[in-house]
Amino acid sequence: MTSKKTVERLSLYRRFLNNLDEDGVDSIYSHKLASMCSVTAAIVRRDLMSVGYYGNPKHGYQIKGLIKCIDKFFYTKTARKILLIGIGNLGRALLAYFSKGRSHLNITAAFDKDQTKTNRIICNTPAYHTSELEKVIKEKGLKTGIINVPDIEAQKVAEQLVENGITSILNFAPIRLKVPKNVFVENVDITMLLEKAVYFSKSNNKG
Amino acid sequence: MTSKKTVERLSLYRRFLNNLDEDGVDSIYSHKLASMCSVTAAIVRRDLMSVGYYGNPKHGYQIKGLIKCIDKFFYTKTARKILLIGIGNLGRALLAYFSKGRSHLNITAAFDKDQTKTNRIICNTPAYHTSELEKVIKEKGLKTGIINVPDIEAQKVAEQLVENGITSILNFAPIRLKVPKNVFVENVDITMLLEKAVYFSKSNNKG
DNA sequence: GCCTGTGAAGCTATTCACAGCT
DNA sequence: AGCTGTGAATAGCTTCACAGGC
Repeated sequence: MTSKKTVERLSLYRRFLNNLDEDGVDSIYSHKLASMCSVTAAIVRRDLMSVGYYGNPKHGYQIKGLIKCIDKFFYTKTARKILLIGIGNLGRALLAYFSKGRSHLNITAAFDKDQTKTNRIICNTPAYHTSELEKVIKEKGLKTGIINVPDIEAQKVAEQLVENGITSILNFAPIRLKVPKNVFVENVDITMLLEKAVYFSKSNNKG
Repeated sequence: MTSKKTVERLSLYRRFLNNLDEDGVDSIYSHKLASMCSVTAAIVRRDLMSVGYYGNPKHGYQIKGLIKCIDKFFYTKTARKILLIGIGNLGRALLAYFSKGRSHLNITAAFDKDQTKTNRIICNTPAYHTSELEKVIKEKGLKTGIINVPDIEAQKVAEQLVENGITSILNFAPIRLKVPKNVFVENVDITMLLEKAVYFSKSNNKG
């Protein structure tokens, strides 16, 4: 019932709020948080309404309370444990990125069909051969997967993940996966994003 | 006047159309293309209308003609040359990804403030020290930049890019950049995307 | 019969604007 | 005076639904 966009922004708010909290700030106005996140004050107020957090006109929103509220919103009974499949350049970069404990998110298992990349620890993450998918997903109770395999393999891999109980996928392969409609897919299509950026660049020099 | 969403989808359509063209297919119906791209047929028809390409009820859309039309839509007098700043794990992965000639997009220059990473060729892309930004941007006429530096440096880097004439940014740093409103920014906030994926994962086992 | 092109309707998300509070 | 919470208005996007063509 909370919209996808609101969920995205709540994640963003929390990150900035955590930074502010670390800096000892204890309250913030909607317009200030909005500016940090490049959104409008009205959107911030509506989003916070939607998670049931209320501020006051005097000091705005209490940061610690708000963080706790957003944490609760994101809290899930399922472990936040994530798998990654496809240990290529981008896969490795993601493993490195998340192993740094940048967030409470954890990539718990990596997979690849190339034996030379598996049976080892990469950036604190154990790397398994794809044949162990079922076993490891069951054992660790994984629900979210990051797909990083080449486009020709992506659909097959997605099906394997879904068969084994994965219900949410972050897909970096440049295709659109066909999955049952109860499975969530978020595509990160870098070529498309870059093409868009080029399209919206302006050719005229300044001055 | 063409919406951001339509631009995104046009990029996607073109990619699939190119594959079909290589496979010798010469026409396609809106519902077929829609299915490949996980959108509806009505959206495809509207998008193609918006670039002025017309199909016919008998065979749908001619693939070669449509590709040409989308190419024209994306064609820009500015070179499609792109810079990347921040040669970390993700930066390197992007360089590798685009050096493979996956698309007509080209990362023409990479930058880092760490001297040990510069003055060399990485994945066919010359790597310069950040101090050469102005010179290289001018020389090559770059208009689009990919930011891959740590969050604390990202705002400063964005300002440097904008000062030197970059008008469009693909930002991988987990902050929201403050730039003049005529500069296009697309954020790729991986932590946020992953948090969203986890949020939308479902805890219940099947059966 | 099944397709395209498209006006009109329907939805979703954002912004406006203001009452109420401190 | 300047903030929050929120109904109402607006904008933007998608789907409906159907006339017209092969």
